[in-house]
Amino acid sequence: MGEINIKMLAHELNLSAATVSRALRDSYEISSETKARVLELAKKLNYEPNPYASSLRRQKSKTIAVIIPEIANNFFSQAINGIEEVARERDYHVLIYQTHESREIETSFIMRLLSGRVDGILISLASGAVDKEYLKNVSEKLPVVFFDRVHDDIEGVKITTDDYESAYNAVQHLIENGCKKIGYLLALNTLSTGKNRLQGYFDALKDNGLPNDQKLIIMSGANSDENYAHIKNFIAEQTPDGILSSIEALAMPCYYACKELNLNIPNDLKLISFSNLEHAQLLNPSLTTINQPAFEIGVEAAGILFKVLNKRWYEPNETIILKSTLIKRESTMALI
Amino acid sequence: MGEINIKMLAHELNLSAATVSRALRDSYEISSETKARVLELAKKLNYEPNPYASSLRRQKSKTIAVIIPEIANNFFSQAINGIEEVARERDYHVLIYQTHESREIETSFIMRLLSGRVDGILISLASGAVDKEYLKNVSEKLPVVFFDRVHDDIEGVKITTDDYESAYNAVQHLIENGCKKIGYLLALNTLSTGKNRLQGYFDALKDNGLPNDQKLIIMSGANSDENYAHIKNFIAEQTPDGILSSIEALAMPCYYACKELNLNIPNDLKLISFSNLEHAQLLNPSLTTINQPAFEIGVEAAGILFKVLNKRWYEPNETIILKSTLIKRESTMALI
DNA sequence: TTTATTTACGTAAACGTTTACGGAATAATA
DNA sequence: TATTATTCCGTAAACGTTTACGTAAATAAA
Repeated sequence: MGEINIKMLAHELNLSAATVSRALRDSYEISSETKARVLELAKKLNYEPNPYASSLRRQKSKTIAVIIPEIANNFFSQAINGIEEVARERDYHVLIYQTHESREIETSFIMRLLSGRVDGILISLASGAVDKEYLKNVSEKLPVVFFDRVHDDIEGVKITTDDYESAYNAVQHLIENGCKKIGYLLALNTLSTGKNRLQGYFDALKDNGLPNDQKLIIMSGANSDENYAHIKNFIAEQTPDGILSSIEALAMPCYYACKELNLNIPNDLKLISFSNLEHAQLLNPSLTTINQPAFEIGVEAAGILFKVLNKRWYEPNETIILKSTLIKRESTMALI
Repeated sequence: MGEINIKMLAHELNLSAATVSRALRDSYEISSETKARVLELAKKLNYEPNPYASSLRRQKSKTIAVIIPEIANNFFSQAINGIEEVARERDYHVLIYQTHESREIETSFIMRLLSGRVDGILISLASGAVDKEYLKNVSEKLPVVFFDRVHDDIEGVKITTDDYESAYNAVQHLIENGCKKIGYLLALNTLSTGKNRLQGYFDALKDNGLPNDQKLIIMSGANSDENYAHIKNFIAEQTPDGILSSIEALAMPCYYACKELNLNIPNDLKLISFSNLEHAQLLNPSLTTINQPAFEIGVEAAGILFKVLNKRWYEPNETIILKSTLIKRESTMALI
């Protein structure tokens, strides 16, 4: 309850509320002396306009929503960093929602946001079956920009990274350093993001004349304990000499599993992962990563959302692709 | 612009808007048949009440703000995770603001939030000089809960960790493992959080009969390059045999500096840091950490804010202290 | 039966802005 | 001088809810 409002300012200045409102918005209809008087008093009294009254009347909220699977995640927290900075420049407010990879929660958030609470949505999809029709409806009612976790079948503006090329190059790198039996830790497989990464893996194998063995593909499980068990089991039984992990959360268990199994990275097993771990350099051994430009993705996604909001964007179905960086470190080093 | 509103529902059902509103809010004044009719149509049409109209009329927003220095930070992203979960249970919305350690930005955010945009604020203060009077004014207008980065001179509910004991025990641990010249990487020194950590360091030195040398205390600088230079310089010139870092961001440069200086952790220098790095275990060497219960701090802080909002909290000046955990790893191992 | 109470709903005002419309005073033009 | 345009401001309605107040009908109490 902001104590002081436009009516009080108006009364104090012997003006109408309309004039005060216009003065505050720097309308051409108001004389500069009046504007000055209004501004002065507003500042003196620390007047802040009631955002809800304003939003109700103007039918816009100066607020955007960010819907992501998890916030405690290097990639997403960096992306939000970028989003928040852009929003702040524009005097917009940022609402955060976590889906914890649940499609149900995701849908419920979106439903509630259709009430006009936000002017637009930035979303990185939860993995799991996507309801295309549903999301199509949403895009018709509210500007939506998808980032990183996208789905080709859903129309909309998308910001992604070069997932296919990144995975392809990663596998190529493993092969060049001597790997012949390369496992893939699979995640996001319902999304284009995950499919592209997997396809890059497949194609790199094929182009190098390596067989494509289903047993080398390990699905991400329900929780981290299960993941660890699967991965350890996989390494022990299949004895891969290289692993590409499609997400950071599946790469870490490899370290623990190898320690447990008395295997040396990179001598027995080379490891590379999509990861935005800031200090991958300091791991033992340091981890070769495919580093996504998370902050830039956030900046780009938010920037485009604002262009859409200002009707300065006319490509409702464009996908913008930023490049990830392969950072070679000890975990994929060739034997000397 | 939510297409469909209460008036439409009312018209469709031959009811007044008031009745529809009351039915949706499950008022006792409405018959169960009418409620059922209203609910059915609302569901069928995917009706979502306009939050701004509602907030304007009821003078509450169902929204809270979280103001933090940085979101791309292990501690803060985990804390927000906790906050968001609690907010979701209560059907509240969470606005995020980053101060980047700027007191100016922090103040400007708070100012704008006094407009009634949020029902309460969760804040972890930026380091730098605190304007006590200013924040006192804020607390009078809006419920505020401080977490982790707090200041004793500011009245309010606070959630912190046992910073003093944690630092004390960390130094004790270093001493027990043979350190005699322990450096301290200082940050947050304008806040109680930082002061308590520093005091714990001092007292542990004193209680063990070690001298308190100003040269062993390194101030956090303007940016990470500067920090790295200072720290490397410090290690090279002062040759400490142990370091306690008050924040994670200052511990990582130690790794790089030691590599550069050809020093071995822990043999030449033992390192321990306040840190919420998830995989400190995997560093080379693994890092002994003081792990703060970040998620729980978020949960606790949000929980108390909601108690305040529901007037179920009557201790406007209470400080709740959660315990951090000292996790001993290789970086502080004694010589064998 | 009469009066009091309860039930179930409608009317209208209010929340604090913004803005379409109008109009008086002044300045510009014919 | 008469007319038109411009400048500057006020009135009132609107945004979509919620709620104080009122009331007719149904029920209970006397």
